[in-house]
Amino acid sequence: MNFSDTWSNLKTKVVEALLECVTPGIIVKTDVINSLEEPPDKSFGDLASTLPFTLAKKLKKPPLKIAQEIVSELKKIDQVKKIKILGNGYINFFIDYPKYSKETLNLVLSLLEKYGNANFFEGKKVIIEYPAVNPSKPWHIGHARNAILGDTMSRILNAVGFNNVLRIDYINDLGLQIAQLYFILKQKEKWNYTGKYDHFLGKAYVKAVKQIEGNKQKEEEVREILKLMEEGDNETSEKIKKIAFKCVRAQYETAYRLNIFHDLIVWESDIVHSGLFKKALERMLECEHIERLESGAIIAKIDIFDEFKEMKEPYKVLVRPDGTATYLAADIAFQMWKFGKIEDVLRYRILEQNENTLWTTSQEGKEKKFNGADYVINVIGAEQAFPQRLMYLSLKLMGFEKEYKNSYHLAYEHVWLPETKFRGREGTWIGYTTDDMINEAIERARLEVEKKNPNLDLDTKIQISEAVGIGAIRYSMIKSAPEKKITFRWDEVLDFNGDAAPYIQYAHARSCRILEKSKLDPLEIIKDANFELIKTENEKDLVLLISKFPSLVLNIIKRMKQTPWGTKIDINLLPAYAYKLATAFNQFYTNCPVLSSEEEIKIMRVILVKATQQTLNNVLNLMGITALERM
RNA sequence: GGGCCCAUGGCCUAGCCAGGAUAAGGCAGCGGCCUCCUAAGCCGCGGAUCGCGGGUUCAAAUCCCGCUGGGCCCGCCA
Repeated sequence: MNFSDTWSNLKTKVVEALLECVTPGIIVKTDVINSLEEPPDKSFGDLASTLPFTLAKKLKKPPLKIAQEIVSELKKIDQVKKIKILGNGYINFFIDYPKYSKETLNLVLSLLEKYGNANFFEGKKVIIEYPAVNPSKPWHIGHARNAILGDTMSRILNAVGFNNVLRIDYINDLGLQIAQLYFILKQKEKWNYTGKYDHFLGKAYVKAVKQIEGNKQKEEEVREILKLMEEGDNETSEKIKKIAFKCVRAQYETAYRLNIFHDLIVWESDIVHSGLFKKALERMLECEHIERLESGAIIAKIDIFDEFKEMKEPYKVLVRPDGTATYLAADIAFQMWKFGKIEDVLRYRILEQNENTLWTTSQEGKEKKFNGADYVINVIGAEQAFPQRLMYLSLKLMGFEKEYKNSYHLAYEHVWLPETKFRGREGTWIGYTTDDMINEAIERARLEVEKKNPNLDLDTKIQISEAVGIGAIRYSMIKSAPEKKITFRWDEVLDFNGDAAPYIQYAHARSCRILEKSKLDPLEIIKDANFELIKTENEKDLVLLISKFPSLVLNIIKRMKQTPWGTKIDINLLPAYAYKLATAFNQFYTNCPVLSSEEEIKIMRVILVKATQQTLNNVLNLMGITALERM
């Protein structure tokens, strides 16, 4: 399938044409590409170049004169109707809309749900990990940000040609949190609780922390539990595994409500008890910069990296003298597994099968190979930038240069409460779990539905409320850039007006109703459509925006940038685009009647509506938000 | 001590990485628009020393240097 798109084609042609007008050697192609910009006002045209300014100094001529020279030599571009010099040297291109619309709308209607996809990364496998919450509590709103980012990212990755995206969740069932939790749970044979299991555990954990902290004897008991967990194959570790499983399944009820899915759960206990970790450690020891000390500790010497040369003790401990592994070692081992640098000795079984198949690692499972990725993305809070980088550098230390380069820490800042931040041990999350947020969102949406559409049947009302509530949450979590902290306020997240998911869903629903009432088949009538009739600014705006969708999606991935903070990604371009498209459609809706127009215009507009509806649908899908047909 | 992130109208954000034309939206406020495809919408009004100070450039919210304020990170912790 050919995924080329009309906007990129146009830009490529403009760049080539401009390049031909400049003496070779003065300027490179990138300069021309970078000179392109979208004019601040559409009366200035659809695309502009500031090339004359760049050239002014080199050619020692005023920009205006250069612009005139370039334009006089510029060859004809099919999709460009006219070229105009504005200001003191901007070259502005005006699109030939009849031609451009025909190409764009035909493309959309031929690709349908695939419009916006690309085959850029075809044949590549990517493993993405999120949100890796401890199996001892419910997700709070901050975990939702992580999971929504990860899930949205997976959807985008799929769209740009990674036909092999493995979404994994890593569960730390050997950690201190669950040991402390077990300390309190084992005090009673049977616990009566109401509500979800993960909520019950979360509250029990808060109690446990209060009991244990500062009490030497109790802390010792917890250490005993930790040791038993690490060893495995005993009653304590079995019981804890059951608790963790039950907890994760409760957490996943929350995930499913948010349209968040995984392909595989990996348990830390399975990594350790399957011998995978041991295998990884053996491989690490082959590295000349990793060695075992007399004390029995295993360390990585990192002084070969310039940035650590100044350190007093330029090494990192991987394994303590008592034989227990540090987090760094566990992370390295897992990352090696992800890249297929160690044999996959894990065993797997299917845990849940709904519209999605969820696998889990399991000692009783069967052999299967899940690992071996070209790219690995870990969705983890920005506060872990340093440990993440250290882990990637360790791969480099071992000679895994390519794997080092292809490791992405998709970082994001935390969600805060207006007065404080989320602290698991203090229970500040109580009242702010993801479930609380979902329930509140759906309830508020339900009130709106009741107000706006009291005559719908109950099932439809419920369905709409859920889609609107969930959509609002997902949208609010990706609309601000990952490097900005989000302060959680009910009224902002659950405001269904303006720049929010329901606005986009509403535009989509409106477009569906027009198509439905028109009783025309857009795929049939497109061959008779006359795009010379596209004349209004509203129609042109729509066509132009629709045409920009594929390159927007692809660029989100292509422009991912690794920095010391973590990987920067413009995932917020997705909601921003969706909002712009919905706005353009709502304006069109107000000003351009479809059904009541004369036949030829009606046909043309039905096609435009279909293309808009399809693009809205596709962008909503990428965001994991349900595209409603009515609301 | 070293490093990273953030700072844009009353509030929330886009634009910054790839410098360009009157800084773009939402919320809140005020005022209009439903005999016409769903008013969860559309149109209009008011409101911004783009944290501060320098520098680079024909051009700086955007790049560089230095500050200030807020957050985060630098353990054989988890």
